[in-house]
Amino acid sequence: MSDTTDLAYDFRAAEPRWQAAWDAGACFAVPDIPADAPASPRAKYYVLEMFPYPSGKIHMGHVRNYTLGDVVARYKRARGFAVMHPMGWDAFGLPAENAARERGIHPARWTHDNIAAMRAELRRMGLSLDWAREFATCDPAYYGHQQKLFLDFLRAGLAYRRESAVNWDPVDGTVLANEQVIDGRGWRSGALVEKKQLAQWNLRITQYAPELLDALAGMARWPERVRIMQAKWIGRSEGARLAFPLLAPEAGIDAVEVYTTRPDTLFGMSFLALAPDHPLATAVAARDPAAGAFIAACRRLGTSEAAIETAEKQGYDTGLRVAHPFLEGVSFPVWIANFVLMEYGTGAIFGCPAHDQRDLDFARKYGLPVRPVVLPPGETADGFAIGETAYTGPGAAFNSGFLDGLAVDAAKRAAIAALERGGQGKGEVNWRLRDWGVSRQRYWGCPIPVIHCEACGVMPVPDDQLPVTLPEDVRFDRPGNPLDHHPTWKHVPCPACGRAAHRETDTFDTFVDSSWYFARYCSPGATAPVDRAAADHWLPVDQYIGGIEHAILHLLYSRFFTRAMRDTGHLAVAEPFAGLFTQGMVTHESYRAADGAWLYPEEVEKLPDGSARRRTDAAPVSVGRVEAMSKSRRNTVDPGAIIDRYGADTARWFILADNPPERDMEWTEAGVTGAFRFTQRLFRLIAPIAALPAAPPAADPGPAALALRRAAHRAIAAVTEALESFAFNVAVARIHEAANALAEAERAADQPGLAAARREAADILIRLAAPMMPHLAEELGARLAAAGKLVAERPWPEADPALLVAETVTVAVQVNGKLRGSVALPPGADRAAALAAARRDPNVARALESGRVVKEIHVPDRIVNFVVAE
RNA sequence: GCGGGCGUGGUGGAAUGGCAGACACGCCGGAUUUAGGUUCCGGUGGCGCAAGCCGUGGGGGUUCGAAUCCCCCCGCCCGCACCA
Repeated sequence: MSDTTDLAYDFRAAEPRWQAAWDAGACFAVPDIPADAPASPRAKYYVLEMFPYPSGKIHMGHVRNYTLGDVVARYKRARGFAVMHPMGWDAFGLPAENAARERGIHPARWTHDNIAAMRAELRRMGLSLDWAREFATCDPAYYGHQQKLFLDFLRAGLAYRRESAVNWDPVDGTVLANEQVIDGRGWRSGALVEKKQLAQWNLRITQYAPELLDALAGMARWPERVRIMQAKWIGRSEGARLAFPLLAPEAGIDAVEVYTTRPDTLFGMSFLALAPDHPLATAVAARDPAAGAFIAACRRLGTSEAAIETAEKQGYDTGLRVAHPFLEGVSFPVWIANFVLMEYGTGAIFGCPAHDQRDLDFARKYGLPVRPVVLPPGETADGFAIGETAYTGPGAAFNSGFLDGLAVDAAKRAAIAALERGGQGKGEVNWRLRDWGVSRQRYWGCPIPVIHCEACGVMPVPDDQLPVTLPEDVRFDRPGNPLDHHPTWKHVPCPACGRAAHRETDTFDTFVDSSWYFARYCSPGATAPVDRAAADHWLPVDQYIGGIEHAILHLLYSRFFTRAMRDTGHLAVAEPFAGLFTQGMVTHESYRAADGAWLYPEEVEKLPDGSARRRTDAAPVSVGRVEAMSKSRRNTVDPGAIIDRYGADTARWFILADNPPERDMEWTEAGVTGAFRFTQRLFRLIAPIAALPAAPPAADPGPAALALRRAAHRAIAAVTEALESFAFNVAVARIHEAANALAEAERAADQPGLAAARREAADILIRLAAPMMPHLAEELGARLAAAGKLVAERPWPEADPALLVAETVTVAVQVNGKLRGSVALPPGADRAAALAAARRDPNVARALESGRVVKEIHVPDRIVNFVVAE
C-alpha cells in the first residue's frame, strides 16, 4: 500500500481547505432571478444530475454521476456562463418503510439521518453545488406544492380515478410493488400473489401522446437511443378496430372488439383471444368453473409485462365462436390467453398464426390451423408453408379473397375500407402508451389531497388547507397502509357539506416527486410551486445527466408533467431537459470463497498471476465476472474509503479517465492508484515552476520553447473539444500529453523563452485540469499566480490560432487501398503537389510499376490513393 | 417474449468513411534510490530472419478506401409501466 502521509501534494489538508475557500467566496451561488439591468449579463446554464435517493451512503454510481455533472458545471462557468447547479433528495419511497418495519426506525428519522450522512459525503467530493437550493421531496414545503399541482391537474381534467390492477398479497393483506413479487410470490409472506382491482388515480399522459412523440424529433441534444426507446414506448400504430359478432350472445355481450395493426391478414385468422381480465372472459368464468380456474392462474402471473410475456403461452377454449367479417358463414373459436394484455388495444386480438410469432406459438401448442395469407417475394403459393417461424416481412396477399395480389400496405388500406363500408369496423390510430397510475397504498409518500364524502363524492382539499401533511405517529407493526390504520388522521369534515368524510389514504408514486423537482430548484423558497420569473429564466435544464435506466419512465413522466404544468399556467416551456446525457454503470469483479460466500474487495488480496486469496487466512478465492456493483454480491467499493485514502480528485480523475462516460466502467484498484500517481506527478511537475522567478516571453523563442507553446495551445483546443462532446476520457489523454510535453521541456537545454513557456504551459494545464481535479488545480494555481484569485473564478484558457497551425502534415499514400508510404507536405498542399510527392516515394513508385494508374484520389492533408489496373 | 444498446492489443480505450491501436494501465529492459507497490528513460497488436502478411465478436455486402455505412448471426448489458 502506498504511504500517502508524506507526499509532495498533501490532499488531506488541501481538499477541505479549498472547499472552505469556495464556500467562503460563495463561488457557486446564483440568484433565482438575475439582478435588473446587469452591466454584462451572463448567459444562463442549468446543469443537473438526477437527484439521489437517500439510501444512507453514496455509491460509485453517484460519484460518477456527480463528477460528470461537476465537470460540465465548472467548465461552463469558466466559459462565462451563469451556472446553476443544485442538489436535493428524492426522499420518499419504499426502503424507508422497509427500514421502519424491519428495524423500528421512523421513515422520517431514517430518511433525514441518511440525508445528513450523504450530504457530508457529497461535500467531500468538492462539487460546485449551490447548496442554498437544497430540498428533500419529503419536506411538506415541497410536497405541499405538489398537491397544489395535482389539484390544478384535476381541475384541468388531467387526473381521474378508475379501477386498475395491483399485486395483492392475500396473506399480508397488502399491495406489493413488482420488485416485491418474486416468482409470483410475496417476498415476505411467500403467498401466491393475485391481481386485484382497486380504484386508483391516473394522470392523463395519453392526452399528450402525439405531442410527446412529435417533439422527440427536435431534441437534438438527447441520445438517439433514448429518443428511439421513448418513441417505441409511446408506440403510435395505425390499424383497425373491428367487432367480431358472437354466434350466440353471452351475458348480454354480443360482439368482441379487436384492435389490429394487420387487418391485411384477416383471412389468415385462426382464433380470437381474450385477455384474462376481459369482461367476456369474466362472463364466461361466471358459469364455467374451469374458465374461472384458468383466469385465476393467469392472475398469479402478476402485473409485470415481462412476466406475462415470458411465461409459456397458455389458453382456454371458451367454446364460444365469432363470425368472420369477410367470410360468410365461417366462424372461429374464442380463447382466453395469458399473453393478451387488457391494457393494450381492446384487450382482445384476432390470431393469425402464419404472420405473428406469439399467435403461431399458441396455435402450434393447441393444434389450431395455420393459414398463410402473405406470400414473400419469390415464393409460390403452392410451395410456401409456415414452419416454426411466423412470416412478418413484405409480400403480396393471397388466400385472401378481394385482397389477393395487393402488397401489405395496400391490403391494409383495402381491408379497412371494406370494414368501414360494411360497418364492421374502422381505421384507427392506437397508442401503446397508457395513462399513468399514481396511487400507492403506502405511508412514506406525498398524500393525495382529496376527501371522500358519501354525499358529495370526491372533493379536492381546498387550497388554503394545503399541505396535507403526513401524520408522524404511525405504527408499522401490522401489514397494510399505516395511513389507513391511523385512528384520527383520515377523519375530516367534507369541505363542501361539512359532514363526516375521510381523506384519501393513498399517496403518490415517487415518480411524481421527481417529475418537477428541476423546476422547484429555480425558486426553492417560492410560495407557489414555482416562481414564474425564475422558472422562465432558468428552464429548460441545459444539461441533464443520469443513468440510462431512466431512459423511459422518469424522463417521459417529466416531459409530460412539464407540459401539464405549462397548460395549468405554471411554466412556459414544454420540454424540461434541452440536453441529456446518460452514463453507464460502475462495475467491479466479484469474489467468492470456497464455501460460496461473497467477499468484499477489501477482504481479497490479488496475486500477480491474477488469482486471488482471502487476506485473513490466504484461502483461495474465485474471481467472478465483472458486473454492476451490488450489496448482494458484495462487489462494492465505498467512495468514502477511496476519498480517505486517495482524495476526491483522484476518485474524480479515475472515473473520468477510465472510459467513455456513456459506457459501463470497471472500478479497479490499479486504475485508482494510476490516477493517484498522476495527481502527484502533476504537482511535482508544476510546483517547481511556481518557485522560479517569472520571466518575460522571448521575441524569438528557441525550438523547445516553441514546441512547448504549440503543445500547450493544441491541448487547449483538444481538451475544449473533448469536454464539449462529453469525451472526458479523451480530455484526460490530452492533459497527459500536455504534461508529457511539459516534462520534456524541463529536460531541454535552457534557451530564450523557455522559462516563460513553461510558466504559460503550467498555467494552461492547471486551468484545463480544474473542472476534473478542482482541488489540485487551486493548490497549484495559488502557488503559480501572484494574486489570490481562485482558479474556480478564472476564465477558460484561449488557444492562439497561430500556434495551432502545423508546420507540416503527413499524408498517407495508398496503392489500391493499401498503405505504401507517407509524405510530409505543407498544410493545404494542392492536388498536383501531393500526387507528385506521393509518386516520388520509392516504396510507392515500386508498387505503381505493376500496372497502369486508372484513378488518383486526393483528400487534402489526409491521403492519396492510386488505383492501379493490371 | 418485446423494445433499445454495446462488442477494437494482455487491460481501459483513441480514431465516426481516409496512416487502426492516441493516452493510460500492465508487462519487458535500463537508470536513480538505504529501501520500494517510489521516481525517471526506452520498448511493447499478432505471425515472420526479412520483404511482407494478417488484424477492430463471426459471416456476407457497398466503396478507390470500412472499426466506422448496410444485411445476417453470436455474446453481453439496459428497460418493460408499483425499485429508484
